[in-house]
Amino acid sequence: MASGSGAETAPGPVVTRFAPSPTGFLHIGGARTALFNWLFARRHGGKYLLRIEDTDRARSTDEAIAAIFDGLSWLGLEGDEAPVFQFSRSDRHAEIARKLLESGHAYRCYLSAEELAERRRKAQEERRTFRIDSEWRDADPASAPADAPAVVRLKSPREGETVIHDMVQGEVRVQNAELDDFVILRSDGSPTYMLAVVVDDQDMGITHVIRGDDHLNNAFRQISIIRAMQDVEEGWRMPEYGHVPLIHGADGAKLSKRHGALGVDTYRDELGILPEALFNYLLRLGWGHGDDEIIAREQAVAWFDMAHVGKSPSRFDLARLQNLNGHYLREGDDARLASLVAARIAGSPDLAMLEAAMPHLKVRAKDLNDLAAGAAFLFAQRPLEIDEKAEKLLTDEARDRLGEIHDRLAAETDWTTEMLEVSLKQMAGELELGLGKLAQPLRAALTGQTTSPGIFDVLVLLGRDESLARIKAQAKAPAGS
RNA sequence: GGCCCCUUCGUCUAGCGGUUAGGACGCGGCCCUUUCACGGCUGAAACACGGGUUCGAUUCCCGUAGGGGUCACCA
Repeated sequence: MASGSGAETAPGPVVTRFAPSPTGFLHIGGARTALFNWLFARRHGGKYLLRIEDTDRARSTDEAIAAIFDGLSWLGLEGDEAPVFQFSRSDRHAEIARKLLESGHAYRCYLSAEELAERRRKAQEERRTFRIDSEWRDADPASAPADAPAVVRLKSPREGETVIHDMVQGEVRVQNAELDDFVILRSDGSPTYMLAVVVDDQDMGITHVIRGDDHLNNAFRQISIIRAMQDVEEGWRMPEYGHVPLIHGADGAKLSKRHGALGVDTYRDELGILPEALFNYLLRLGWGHGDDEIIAREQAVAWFDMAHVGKSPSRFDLARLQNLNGHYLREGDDARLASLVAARIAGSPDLAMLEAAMPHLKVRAKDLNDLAAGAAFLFAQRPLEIDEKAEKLLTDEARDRLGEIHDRLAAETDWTTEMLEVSLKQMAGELELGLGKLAQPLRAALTGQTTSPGIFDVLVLLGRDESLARIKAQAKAPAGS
């Protein structure tokens, strides 16, 4: 890792990063941020890196780290290099804080947390805007108390304004007077997020910072640190910023852990979503390319740009994700789908049978759960459980007819969809009945349900022996066979 | 509350001064069909409001309203 070397203005190759804090699972918003960073890097032939922001030891967990990597890898968004763990770099962060201190861009502040809270409370009481205004900013270091704990604060500029040309938000400007002297090093010597991000981005050579727009305000503080460092040593470069609007829940409220935010693992495990569907869905949430809706990975890499990222927050719409998932299911490889579905079926279902049924099953499913439910009849044991609607179809008359169907099919020598169709249609013709009169009770007897793949496909999938046995089980006067 | 950002059908969005305001999801209807789906056709559905600028504003500017974000020794 370079230590902030490189020319001041040389653009160089694109390097992006996704930097989650491991305090929970990888949620939908984080996944999209990762996706945009990945796409942007790919689009420009650059690198996409991962950094785990674990400087808050109390809130970071190994489980969360594992969940995040798991989610990313499922979506195919692994970093191009080994991930950087921010905590491991705290010495480097402290080193920068020290340089800032020595060069007069930062100062030790001995105000206690209690004192600050009191001032904050008072300001609130007097309905004044509270802004930290530490008397230690310009105090003589010699007057510092001997061994009182101190934090290090950045001396933020107090005049002028800072402007950023955000790739998404456009020109955003803030009066420097709005920024106060935030903490860069805690009293225990550990770095704060504000310092750590800047130092790590610099050392990792990040050229484009793409993140949620909840960080837009932070960008100004981070810029202050970069400018200060540019003043103390060569090589510090300003990254380009792109602040992407957040994703809200279906009701428009912010997505949070207690409000609709699910980990990507939930979409995979519980909702039966395919990664390519979530990829496509997330891509189109906040970004568009004309009228295109179905956009696969390679196409996304070729088309993605920050200019078309929308500026307003978007809502999460499960129905749309499921529709997209249905599309990718229909396009999906049968063997792959069969193994995915097998994991959702009790016992160890016959994979070959599942795969054979897949073309018929997947056109009527929107997720893997539907697929598993649709496949259930294949592996059901006799006596079959007949659901309520199917039961209604099995009238006395229908059961009589099942007996006739049984005998008819038992005589069939060529057990193929084509021949079975010819045979049953002929039978319907002879009885002067619509095919439906034969097919629906037959479906009920064969699957226990009123919906299933085409009846001839069901017959073939189940095979001659099993089919005849199921029909016989429901026929009223079982004919000899 | 201060500061910052946002505002096209219910939802995701196209639009980048002149369009019958397009597409997709969802919803309704029709067709296909042995069921359910898939597929095809079709219908209802939007420029938040008020001022400017302009020959002309969905589009540019300013307000208002509404929504969101952020104001820690969290990230």
